[in-house]
Amino acid sequence: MASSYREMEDKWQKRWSERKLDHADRNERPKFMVIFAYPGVTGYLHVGHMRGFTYVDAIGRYKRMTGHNVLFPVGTHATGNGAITLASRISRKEEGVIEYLKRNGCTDRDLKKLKDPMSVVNFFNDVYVNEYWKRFGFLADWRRFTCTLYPDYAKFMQWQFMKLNDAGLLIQKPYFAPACTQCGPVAIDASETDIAKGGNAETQEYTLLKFRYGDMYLVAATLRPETVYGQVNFWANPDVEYVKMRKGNETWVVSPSAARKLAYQKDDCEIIGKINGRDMVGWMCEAPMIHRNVPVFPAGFCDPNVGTGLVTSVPSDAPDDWMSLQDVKNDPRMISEYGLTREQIDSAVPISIISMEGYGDFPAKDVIVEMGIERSGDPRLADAKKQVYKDGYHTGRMKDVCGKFAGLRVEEAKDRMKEEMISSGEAELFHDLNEEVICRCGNPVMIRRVDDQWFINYADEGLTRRTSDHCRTMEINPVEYQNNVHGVLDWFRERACVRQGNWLGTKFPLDERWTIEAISDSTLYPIYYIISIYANDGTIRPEQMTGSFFDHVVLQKGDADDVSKETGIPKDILSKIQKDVLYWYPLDLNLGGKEHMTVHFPTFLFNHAAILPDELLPRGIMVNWYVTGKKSKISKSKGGAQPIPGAAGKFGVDSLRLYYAHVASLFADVEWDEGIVMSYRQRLDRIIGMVEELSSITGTDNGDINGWLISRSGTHMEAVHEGMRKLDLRSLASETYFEMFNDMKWYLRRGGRDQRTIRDVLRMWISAMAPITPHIAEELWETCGFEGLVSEYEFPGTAPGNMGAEFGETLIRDVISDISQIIKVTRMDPKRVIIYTTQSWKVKAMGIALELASSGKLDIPTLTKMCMSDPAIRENGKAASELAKKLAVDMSRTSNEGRKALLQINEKDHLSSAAEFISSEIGVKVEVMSADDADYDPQGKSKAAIPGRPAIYLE
RNA sequence: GCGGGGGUAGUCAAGCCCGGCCAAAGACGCAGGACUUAGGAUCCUGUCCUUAGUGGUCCGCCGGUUCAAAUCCGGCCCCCCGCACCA
Repeated sequence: MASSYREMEDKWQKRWSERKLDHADRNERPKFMVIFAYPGVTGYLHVGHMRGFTYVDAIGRYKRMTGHNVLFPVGTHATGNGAITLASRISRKEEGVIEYLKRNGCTDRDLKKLKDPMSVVNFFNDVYVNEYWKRFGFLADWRRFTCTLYPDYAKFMQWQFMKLNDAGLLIQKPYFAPACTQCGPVAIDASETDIAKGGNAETQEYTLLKFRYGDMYLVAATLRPETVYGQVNFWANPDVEYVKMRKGNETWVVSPSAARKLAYQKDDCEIIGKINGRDMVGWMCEAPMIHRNVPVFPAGFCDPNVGTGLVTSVPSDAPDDWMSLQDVKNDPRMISEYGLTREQIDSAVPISIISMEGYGDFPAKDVIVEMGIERSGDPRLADAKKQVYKDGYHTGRMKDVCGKFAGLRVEEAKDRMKEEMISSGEAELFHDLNEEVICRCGNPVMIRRVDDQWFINYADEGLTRRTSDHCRTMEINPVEYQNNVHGVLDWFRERACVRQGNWLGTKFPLDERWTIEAISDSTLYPIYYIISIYANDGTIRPEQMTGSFFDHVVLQKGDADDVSKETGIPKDILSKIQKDVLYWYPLDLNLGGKEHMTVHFPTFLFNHAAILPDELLPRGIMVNWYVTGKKSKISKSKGGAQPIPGAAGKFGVDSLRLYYAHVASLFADVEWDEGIVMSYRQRLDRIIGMVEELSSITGTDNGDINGWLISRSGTHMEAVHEGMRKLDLRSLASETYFEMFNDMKWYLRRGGRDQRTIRDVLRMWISAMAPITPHIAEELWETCGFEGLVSEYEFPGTAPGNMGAEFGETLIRDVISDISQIIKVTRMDPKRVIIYTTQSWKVKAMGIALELASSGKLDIPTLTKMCMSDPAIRENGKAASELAKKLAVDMSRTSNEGRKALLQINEKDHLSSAAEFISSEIGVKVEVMSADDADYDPQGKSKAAIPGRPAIYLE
């Protein structure tokens, strides 16, 4: 026995490697190809990430032991700017980053190497492979390792995009993307990889409403274009200096920041002058759609950084407008200071335009009253606005004043009115972020129009149908996802697939100014693992991997001579790769975290369906949930999580593997808890001790308990295989590390000592451990002196269980449990215990009942009649008819497997032979008598015995 | 907003698709005992209430279907997660 887990891990990993168990080469056995969605190289991973990875290795090992040739390749995803960001933060010596790297085991020498993005990627590739995956004993085919930044991978990627283009799935159209003014497009997400601030910002679509004033337009931005029929005035902030902007041949008035933003989204914009908000107050301008002149009033709530800094006023449905309009009407300074006229002020009367459930004519007023808001500037107005907006959107209907839009639901009217105003030239669209976003470089991020953005057209109907249809033939776990993946596929629209800016990745083959983005280059890649091995060992070079090369080896197209001539790759190599592809593909299982359900998995499916023939489409998907930290997520960016090598050293790799496999269903999050991991380690320690004890037993005996153990083990193995049909490792773990362990304990406790039985069972038991805890399984396999490696062992077929043998033990356990129950309840300290087994006529009666039950004719009258026709039963009179009644009722309701089993044994003999054991368990001498001829029965207890439930008497 | 997941005994967590041996696996925790030990021990027993081994009540809440519901149907309440150039 190795003296430590670490020693054991090294020993067996070396042995597997020597035996080349990790190599997967084409042969005549059925194949099984499995991957996990490769992780992004953005730094160290933590113990949570190993959950899904471990599952894949364990499944692969199980498949290997059940007759499959398993291909389990790994790789990493480095596309994007994670590595760029990390490298620059390291070179700036950012304290947090350095501290995080060091905590995870990065040495000063390593740090020196991490100067540029590519060295960061290579460094972490090495960490992932050696410190995580190899350390965990994975039997992955390391020769096939690939990374999305490798030049050969890029060739494959470019080929894939040419295929998408051939299929007509690449389209170009304008796109509004968040972009740094300096660095170009950036990603806005909560982890803030691209940006320094504003990870939760969302892009909002404003409708710009153009109010004519002379030869200018005052331009207001609104999120509620459907409210234009309620416009009664216009708001400008008197303390803001606005700009005049030439926009084509029009002149617009907007805030300076809006002008800057618009320049990124509109053609031909130029600032030509300035104008004070105060100067605009009192103007009469023509509102779009309703073509009425409305006055410009002053309002402090107009923020020059939101929208255009100018706002249309719909007091009926906008709480801010309602409040501010009250202010205007009640403030005498409006006339004296701003020079408004009485008529102007009086002309602004709220118009009721939308009917909403639970609101009166003026929803804005209702919500203000309800919330008790009394002054403009109250911060609660923002909530009020949200409330009205939300309720209006869902329950609102346009009233009759809304012309031809009357009667429409708000949801519908919104789009219709927007469209109408855009086509008549009274409105335009404008995209803006709802909070400030700052790029890592310190410059602001704004929404920029990109005219010629490339998209993959996942909205394509034919593709969606083909993909969705194929999904119905797949094994997708959990079933909830199997059911709703179709919805996800339908919902998928065009997806921007390339980007510009600071970005590592493959050049877009149709236009090298673009780089393929990070989701789009990770869809068809599993098939590339079949080819990468030839690129990695130098058999083929990237420049040889042309379009016709991939067409030939993946799609079996083209003439081998021509392709060989074009690429310089020998024909036999081409043919070998072709055969590999047809042998290993389709992919049998792709496992990835739950975040992939709405992004990676759909595109993975779409791209396969778009490019490959039916017979090469994937067969299985499995989704894993997370290991989380206490209270909050353990996040690799924020640190604080247990580094993987540290945990492996502390608990042992197999303890962690068992923890992942068993702690909860794969389809639920679990909280990382070291105490729980430790308890798995203790269990493994106990199992090791148990196997050592069992393997040292050399005797022979033929007691009933041997048959019991064989039967139980067979039953457990059956459950293991049944569970694994659904790739449910948890049931394998539960049967193996808990149920079988408990049976072993019971066997020893019952005095089982038969070496042959033990060795047969150990062989099953240890082999069942091999998928999840392979190191310990090998060690125990060796301890027992079994031949070869357990990892190469073929799982035994299952033997049918022996119900009689199993029931015999259940009977003994029940009797012991009943006796202790009685002792506990009565608080007796018995001197003598008598067990009365059932009278034989009752056994007969039950036999009759069982026969009737199996032919479906069991009912009270029939059973009673049948019983009474047997003299041995009938002589018991009333007791017999009562038993018949009880049996008929009980047995027609439940399955009778157990009852059948109990008739296979003779209870008296069986319990007599176990009497000594029962006595030792109870600590009192136990006698077994049959109720037929009991010679001592002072309380007449024996009559209560029925088959399967002996009567008990204590004194 | 769109879409999805979930609420089970002190805790975690199976079961639910396929209704009935379900008072409901297992683990952890707790209690008692054995052993006698420096180990994050192990082994037994118990852990809803009641009780000569029985019976009662129970699986978020309310109704329904059924001979029978943790499981099926309808409604309600509460938690959680994903949503695209982030992987």
